[in-house]
Amino acid sequence: MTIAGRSSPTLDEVAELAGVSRATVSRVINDSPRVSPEAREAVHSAVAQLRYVPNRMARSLVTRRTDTIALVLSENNSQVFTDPFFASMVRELSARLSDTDRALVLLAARDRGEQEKVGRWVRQGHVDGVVLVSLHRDDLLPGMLRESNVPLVLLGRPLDGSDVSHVDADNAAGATTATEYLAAAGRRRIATVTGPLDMIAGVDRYAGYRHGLQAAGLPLSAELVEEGDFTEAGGARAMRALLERAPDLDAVFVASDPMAVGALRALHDAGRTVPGDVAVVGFDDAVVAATCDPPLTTVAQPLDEMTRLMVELLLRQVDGVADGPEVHVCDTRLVVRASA
Amino acid sequence: MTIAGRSSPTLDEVAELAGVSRATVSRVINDSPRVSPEAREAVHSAVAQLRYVPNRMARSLVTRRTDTIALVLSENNSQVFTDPFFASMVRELSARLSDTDRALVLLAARDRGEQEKVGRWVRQGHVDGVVLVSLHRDDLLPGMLRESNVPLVLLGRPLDGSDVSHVDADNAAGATTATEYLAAAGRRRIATVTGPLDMIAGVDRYAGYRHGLQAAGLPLSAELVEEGDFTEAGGARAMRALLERAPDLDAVFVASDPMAVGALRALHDAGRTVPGDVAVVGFDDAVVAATCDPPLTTVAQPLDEMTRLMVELLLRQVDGVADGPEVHVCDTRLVVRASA
DNA sequence: GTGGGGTGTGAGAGCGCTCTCACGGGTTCG
DNA sequence: CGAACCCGTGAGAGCGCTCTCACACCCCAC
Repeated sequence: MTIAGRSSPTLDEVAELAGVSRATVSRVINDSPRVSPEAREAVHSAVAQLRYVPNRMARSLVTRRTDTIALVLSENNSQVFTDPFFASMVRELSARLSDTDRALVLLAARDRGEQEKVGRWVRQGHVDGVVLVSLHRDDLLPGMLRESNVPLVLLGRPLDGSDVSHVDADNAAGATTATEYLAAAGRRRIATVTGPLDMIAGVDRYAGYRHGLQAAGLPLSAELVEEGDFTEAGGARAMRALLERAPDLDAVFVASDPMAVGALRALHDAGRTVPGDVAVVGFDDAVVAATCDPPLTTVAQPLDEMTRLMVELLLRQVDGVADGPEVHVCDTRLVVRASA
Repeated sequence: MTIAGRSSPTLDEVAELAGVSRATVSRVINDSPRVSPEAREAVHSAVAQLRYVPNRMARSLVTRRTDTIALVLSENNSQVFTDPFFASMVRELSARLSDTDRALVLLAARDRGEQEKVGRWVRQGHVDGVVLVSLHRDDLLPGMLRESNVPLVLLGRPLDGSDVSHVDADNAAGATTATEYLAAAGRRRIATVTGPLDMIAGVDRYAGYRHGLQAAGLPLSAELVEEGDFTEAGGARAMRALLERAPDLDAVFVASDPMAVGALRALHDAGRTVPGDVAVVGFDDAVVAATCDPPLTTVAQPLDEMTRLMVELLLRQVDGVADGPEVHVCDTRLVVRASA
């Protein structure tokens, strides 16, 4: 695809210039030890002189590997990008894969059409494996990818309970801890802003909240529950709704930090002090949690560990040394700051 | 890369099952008109039966096309993701490319190491072309990609003034309009929160601000200028700094909407009314501009048009029908809401 | 001096696809 | 009734690489 210009040099041209065979050049390129120093040197200088770059298509055709991994974001609103949790994950993932000399590409699949397109693209063999993130209930991709036998690992357990490798935080336990913490501090009217209830993280954190209430001997009341969408604006909106419905609430467990920041703002605007009038606990331990006002008590997920595990599970499949799907559930940790 | 399982079927197997030659199957796959209906039908059913998916590597090896375009984000802080302007662009870009049956992949290059890695990956022939976004002064990628002859289009004009296809908003003119608008409203102490001054959008909008002051016969004073980083938190921080240094300011031009939202918050916290005490104008017309309090007067960029143009310029290069680098500078438009 | 074991190298067979080219068989025209 | 033409098809070359295999060569033990 070079515009106006000689096409790129090939292995043969390098071989000819270096005065060796194609095979030897290939050995040098692939760091095989069985090459004499002289030959190696000759090849290296020929490569430099011709500015030779191996053609990945040709290489992949025979090796059946592309050395690239896809991170697929299956999310209908473009808000995922905006979530700092996601941004951190991309960074980690890309760093971990770099260690093994693999590239990371992101694919966004916002609607069914794009999901199908992404599924097809993956099945055509563009990537060695897929990390799938942000799953809603009606997502096509887990099914498509699973049945196409592409190495696959999910972030978060699959909504349909199918048997596929995944890494998850113990969302329910984390939410329970948060709720119990609020109860132990003497709060009695503990509300929650949940995540989207068609996402597993939303469901699990909500379940953990209920469990926490129960453990503390507190009743579950519908007016203390409002569904959010994991965004700051959504958190503010949900908080306003809660305040209107239940002005006597004295604590709120918010299922993500961006939403919690929104909730803090809504509380502030409503003239409530935090944690005086209302204690707030978030989820994720995003960067913003430490810098907002007041600093947010929140449930931390071991994101780095989770990312490391995902890469591990995935590469084990890619390398063909995996025996069956593997699952890791990581512990969460309550980070106590000023908001509760 | 299928784990434990028969490898995928090939063209030959389809041909055999359909009772035709490889060439005919290829014709059917590629929608050539010169195939009899019977043959076409036979091939289609064989494809369905074998669940055949063409191997892209093999195809690309001969066609020299991959039908995928990369969007490269060259940005050292992971904040780009967080910017709604960016999220909108990804959506648009991916939609426009879908129209031509091309896939979009995102590559993040945060540091020099990753930039080199991305450059290499691109040069190996994984993609047909590159859209490059968010350029800082010390970026390696424009150079690397330009000299590797990969079809390339930049969002925003290149910092080093080199001759490469790009699409940009008229940032300077937009900033001038905003500043003049504030001056025309009788504001005399007009501050600015700039973008990062190693990014062209930051530089140009700052230049436009200065030009606007000059046109209005207002002096440029250093205490009214604070550099931001295009994030909400950065905007709030910069606004606080400005208020401290110049408590008498009566307007502020903020070089991006997320920063403007932060500035609004800082102003609110400082007890200033908007637009009563301080008029605020943002830049980008992000979604949040319409929903924040008060709704933000802002400079809109024609993002959809810009994206369309980028795709157009890029595909013209990919298809080899481009004659030299092409440049488009798009007009901005002041959207007046309540904040100024 | 012969056999065995490295070690560096090259020839050559593919990987799965596309695409040119030639060919048989029908139609149309002079 | 033969030449000219189109149309559907298949044979086969080749895209740029990897990798197996065989070979030439050297070194050392017996």
